[in-house]
Formats: sequence, C-alpha cells, structure tokens
Amino acid sequence: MDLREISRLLYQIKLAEQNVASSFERETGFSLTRYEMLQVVKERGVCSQRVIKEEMKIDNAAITRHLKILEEKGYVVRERNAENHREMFVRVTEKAEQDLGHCERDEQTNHLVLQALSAEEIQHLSGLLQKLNSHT
Amino acid sequence: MDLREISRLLYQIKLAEQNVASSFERETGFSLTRYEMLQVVKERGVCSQRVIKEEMKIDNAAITRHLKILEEKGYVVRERNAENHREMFVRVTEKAEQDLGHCERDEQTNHLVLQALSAEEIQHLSGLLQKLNSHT
DNA sequence: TTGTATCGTTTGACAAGTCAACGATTGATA
DNA sequence: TATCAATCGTTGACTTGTCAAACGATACAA
Repeated sequence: MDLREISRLLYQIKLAEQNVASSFERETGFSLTRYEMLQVVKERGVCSQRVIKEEMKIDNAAITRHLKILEEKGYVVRERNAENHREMFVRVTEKAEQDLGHCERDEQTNHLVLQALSAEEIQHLSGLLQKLNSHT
Repeated sequence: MDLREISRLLYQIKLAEQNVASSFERETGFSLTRYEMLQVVKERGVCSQRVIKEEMKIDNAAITRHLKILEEKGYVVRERNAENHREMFVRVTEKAEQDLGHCERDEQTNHLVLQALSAEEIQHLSGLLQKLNSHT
C-alpha cells in the first residue's frame, strides 16, 4: 500500500462526500450540515453552541455563521444563558419542526445512498467510517 | 432507514473526508487534491485541463487555480497546444518528481487510514465507495 | 467570408470550512 | 479584593470547492 494508492482511496472519500452532500441538499432543501445542526439542537431541546461543537466536531466559527442563517430563516431562536452570559442557548422553532417533518415524509426511498447500497452494505460502511473517524 | 439515519451516515462521510484530507496534508506537505492532480498529470506525461477534469471530476475553475499555484511553486509547466490554441498543455517538472518521490519514501506506514483499518477493511471500503460514487 | 455554435479556459461571486485574534464573562488566587 | 487565567462566542483572513458569465479559439454552414 503505497502513497499513491492511499491518495486514490482518500480522493474517493472526498468525491463521495461531495456527491452525497450535494444530493442530500438537492433532495431535502437543507444543507447536510444545517440539517444535522437542527437535529442536534432539536434532540437536546435547548443547548449551547459548545455542545453543538462537541457533537458535530465542527469549528466554532462555522457554528456561529450557520446559526445566524438558521435564525434569519426562522428555524432557530437564540438567547443568552441568564446564569452564564458567555453562553448562547439555542432551540428550534415550530417552523423548523414542521419543515423537518415535511422532508422526512417526502424523501423516503429516493436517496442516492439507498439506491447505491444495500442495508448490509450501509451498515458495513458506517462501521468502517466509525473506525476511521475514531482514530482522530 | 429514515432521513435522520441517512443524514448521520452522510455526516460521518463528511467528517471522514475532513479528517483524512487534513492528515494527508499534514503528513505529506501536499494537499490531497494537488497531490492527485500532480499524479494525474505525471502519469499522462502531458495533458490538457479537460483531461484532468474528467479524471478527477473536479470543476474547471478549481483546476485553473490549483495549476496556477502549482506553477508558482515550480511543480508544473503550462503552455498552449500549438495545434489548438484553446487548450493548455500541462506537465510536471523535475522538482515535482523529486518532491513526490521524497514524500513517497518518508510516509510509508504512518498514515491515519493504515492505522485505523486493516488491508481487507481498506479494500472493502474502497469497493463500497466505488459503488456509491458510480451512482452519480 | 461571415456568422454562429461550440470548445477550453478563465474570472467573479458565492458557500462552507479552517485558524487566529479579539471581547466579554466568569472563576481562581495571591 | 484585585488581578490574572480560562471559557464561550464572534469576527476577519484564508482555502477550496461550486456555478455562471465571459473570453479567445476553432469549426462549420450559408
């Protein structure tokens, strides 16, 4: 396994990422990152940006900017934590719940991944990625 | 397999891409994309940007910009095709060959992927990605 | 020969990520 | 208690990708 073969593999991962992310956005109307972010916030009810950062492994700056956009679109509300004014508390709005539920219902079977891979293959892929990601 | 599970999987792919790309760059000194680009050009001897585009599935604009940087660093030379002045012919320099060979020798076993996955697992991952990528 | 379509590349405007520097709070300590 | 350090978030500069518009060849038709 020389460097050239490794780079081919890594480049395949890059292409896969680009393909799936853009098809996800095309099909749902949400960017993958913002969809995840809304789900993370929704599942916690209320949470600080630090929690989002730890959960999503994404840079603080990116979070601030995504939340600003989500706020403008009326998907989240932010307010300072009264007990600790450094923290911003985020929660999703009714509108977000509705729109998320909406695309949940719309896009059941037509996703790129489901077309390309069987359930077992997806399971397998997920396991490999988890192993890869856990090695920092 | 609902939308939430799909987005989790896709987000794993995104994280994997970010991890492997940045560790590749840290370890070799080349960005993954530019390394691939140099290899593609090197393997063909001389080629037009259109060929790079088809091989790498990357936008034209990105190619132009990467090549500009590689040219500034002395890794590639570009000249118009004398038979068709629309095309730019690209080839790698001596310096590129040397530096590529250099990091080839340096970085044999310490790559993230090799630490995380066995040879069979890598094989398997590659197959799954290929299947995924071939579905557009 | 003169449009006109097409090709290959370049450029500009945007999206989404990084890092580093900053600012406001809070907590710890001398 | 005054100061100093750590925490949380924001902002600015940069990278690397996209798409769309523009550009200079070239090819082909009338």
